[in-house]
Amino acid sequence: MSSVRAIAKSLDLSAATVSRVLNNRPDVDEDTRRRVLDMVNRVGYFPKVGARQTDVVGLAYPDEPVQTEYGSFEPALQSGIMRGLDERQYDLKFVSIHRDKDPEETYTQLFMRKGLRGVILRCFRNDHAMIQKIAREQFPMIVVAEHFDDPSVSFVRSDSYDSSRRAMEHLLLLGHRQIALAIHNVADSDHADRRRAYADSLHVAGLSVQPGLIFENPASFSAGERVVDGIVAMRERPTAVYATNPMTALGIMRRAQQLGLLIPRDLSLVGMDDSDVRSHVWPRMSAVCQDASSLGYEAASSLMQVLTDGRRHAVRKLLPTTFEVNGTTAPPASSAMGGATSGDGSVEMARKTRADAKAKRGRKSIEKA
Amino acid sequence: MSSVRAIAKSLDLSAATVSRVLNNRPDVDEDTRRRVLDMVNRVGYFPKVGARQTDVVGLAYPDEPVQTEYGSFEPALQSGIMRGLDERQYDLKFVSIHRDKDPEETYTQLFMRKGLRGVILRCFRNDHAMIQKIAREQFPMIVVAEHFDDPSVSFVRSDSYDSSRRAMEHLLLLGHRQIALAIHNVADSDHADRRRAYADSLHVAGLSVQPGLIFENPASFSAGERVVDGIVAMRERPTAVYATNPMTALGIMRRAQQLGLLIPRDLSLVGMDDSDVRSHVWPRMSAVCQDASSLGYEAASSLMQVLTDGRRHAVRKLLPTTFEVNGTTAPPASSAMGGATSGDGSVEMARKTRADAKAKRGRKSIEKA
DNA sequence: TCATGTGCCGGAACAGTTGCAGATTTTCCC
DNA sequence: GGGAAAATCTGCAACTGTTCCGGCACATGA
Repeated sequence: MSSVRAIAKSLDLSAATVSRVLNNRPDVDEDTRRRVLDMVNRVGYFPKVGARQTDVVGLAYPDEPVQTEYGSFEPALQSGIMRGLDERQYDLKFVSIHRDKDPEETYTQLFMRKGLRGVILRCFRNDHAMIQKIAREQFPMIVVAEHFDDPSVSFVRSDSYDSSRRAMEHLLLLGHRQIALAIHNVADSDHADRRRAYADSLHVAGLSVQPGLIFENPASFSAGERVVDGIVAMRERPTAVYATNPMTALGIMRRAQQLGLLIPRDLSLVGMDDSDVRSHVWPRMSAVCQDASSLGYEAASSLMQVLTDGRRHAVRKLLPTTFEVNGTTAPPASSAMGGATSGDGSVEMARKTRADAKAKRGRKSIEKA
Repeated sequence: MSSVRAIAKSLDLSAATVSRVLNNRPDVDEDTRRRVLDMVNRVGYFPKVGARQTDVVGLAYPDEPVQTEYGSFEPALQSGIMRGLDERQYDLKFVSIHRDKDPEETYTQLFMRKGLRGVILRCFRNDHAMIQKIAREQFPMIVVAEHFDDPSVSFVRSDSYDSSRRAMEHLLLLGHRQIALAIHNVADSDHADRRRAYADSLHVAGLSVQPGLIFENPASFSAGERVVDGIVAMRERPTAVYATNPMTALGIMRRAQQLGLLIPRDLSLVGMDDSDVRSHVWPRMSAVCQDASSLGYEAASSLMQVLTDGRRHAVRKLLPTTFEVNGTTAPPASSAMGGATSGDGSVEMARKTRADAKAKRGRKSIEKA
């Protein structure tokens, strides 16, 4: 439909100049460059090779492409994206924005140069300014695992508020009153949700948020270790902790074990899980679970809907999370001796059966792989 | 240099026909198809878009692209590949051979269609026939983490024989005489190495391989659980086990903990690690460690050497692994009471200092991320 | 024998890119 | 200020690969 030569003609230029703009070559006037880019966005141009259009989407990371520290989130996400791309036979290409982008060029130019029709953005810390700029350039995109208030930004993410509420209610019902929160120290939206759920739950239960019980750290394994150290050093120890990311939760379990702090007898733990890690520790971890694979799948298929059906309005999709009760939560040590013995029994039963069911399912899926 | 039209001319054909062959279009004679493909391989043709050559390499998986069950190996590998590709600004594209390949077309055709200059092959089970076919087609390629006897196949892999020997010697030195082996049940070369090291070490120590002590299972978490179940059910239990892959090792640790079997007191364990998982469990796991990130880096840079310098002969590179003594290995329970108390003490010391050093390094690298 | 169909291929027109040359403007020096 | 040199900017033409359409040759059937 719209070719380089067509755009050139409509602007009274040569195809060569338009091509130069698209590839961010030097030696083109700033004014004509802007005019060309405007037109490119207006007509929704995308490059074709020969006469065949190229069906490639990018998975873009702001900095380093793959962070191993994020545990199994990235592989699961990628797997889901590939599943989503399958249906229409799109290809996937890695892009590191930080490395490949020329400071002088726009994001549209960068993505065009890479031959991309659209891009799935993995947005980490505070890349919001960049993301919004990309959205404003109208390049087909979708952000995965992050929330934006800006209505022009498309995103798919998990809604962990509800599950976090249920996790907290579970702890409260078991009798915990001193509940710590181990949370990421940079404010992405997922963690904001979880913090809000923590505060709301306490509020509804008539309790107040104690700043001393909130541990803000990077989302890392060692952060979990530090949380345990902090708890142990306290005069009035909390009896439970909600760790809002998987690595921190694992760090907590390991350090507790190292120090002889028994989970769940001495400390109850609700963690977070992106895949199957919760059943790879003992006791099996009670956790808020998000499905990173589905996240990738939804992002990919939403993006392709934009590309093929040409829908213009932003996509904002929330995927549910689940709260799974397993072996790291129990009544606090003091109240275990107290009144609610029958209640404990029933909780114990419910937990056990659910855990067993999970175990079976988990094993089956593993052996299939 | 060599274009579609040039090839066409040398064969007395039209550019259209050559293009049809490269894209596996129907309506082209079987004989001319073969002639074109021969010529394409001979002159080392690769597609350019416009007049500019495309700098893209593929990361090809035979079946499903990313297996989350493989733990942190895949992300680490990808990260290394991206590092290797950085230097010459190549791009990386995902390819699932099983999904995208037309049964009628050659592998060269497939990769050409995807616009790839070369391909890094992640070869899982018994894909050797496919790999050899690709190598025979002369398409620039390199296999990662797998060995081939065929001298025409390039590969980069870790050599785990030496470290496995050292691991076994460590166990033998501690006094273990009944050592079990938990190994992958399909014969890839890595696991063949480890099995050979196991047998050789026993032989040198004057012991014989007992078939009852070898557990062959898929490389999965649940396999590790089954190994522990098997050991517990035995009349004469082994006092140590060498698990040749990370997930199985983790499964062993978890199941042991679940059953109240104390590691290393009741059972010593040497595991395997692709990244940092060994320090995410307690006790920290003694393990044979391979560096998946370096593996990816070496594969990528070797491939680019082939692409740019045009070297023809196959690359066969072995990366060393290390054996790290940590907290899951100790003298067997019986001999601990016996004579070698001083020896135990020194081993205990050595282990402790090395573990601490590792802990510091580990923490630092985590906080940098 | 003639009509129709099928397999196979080439020409032309399309896609995007780049080298070279020309045109215009700016800079600089006397 | 005038003129020369340099820098900037743009277009033409020639190059990539791909697809559509038409034509040739051969086979098949009535």
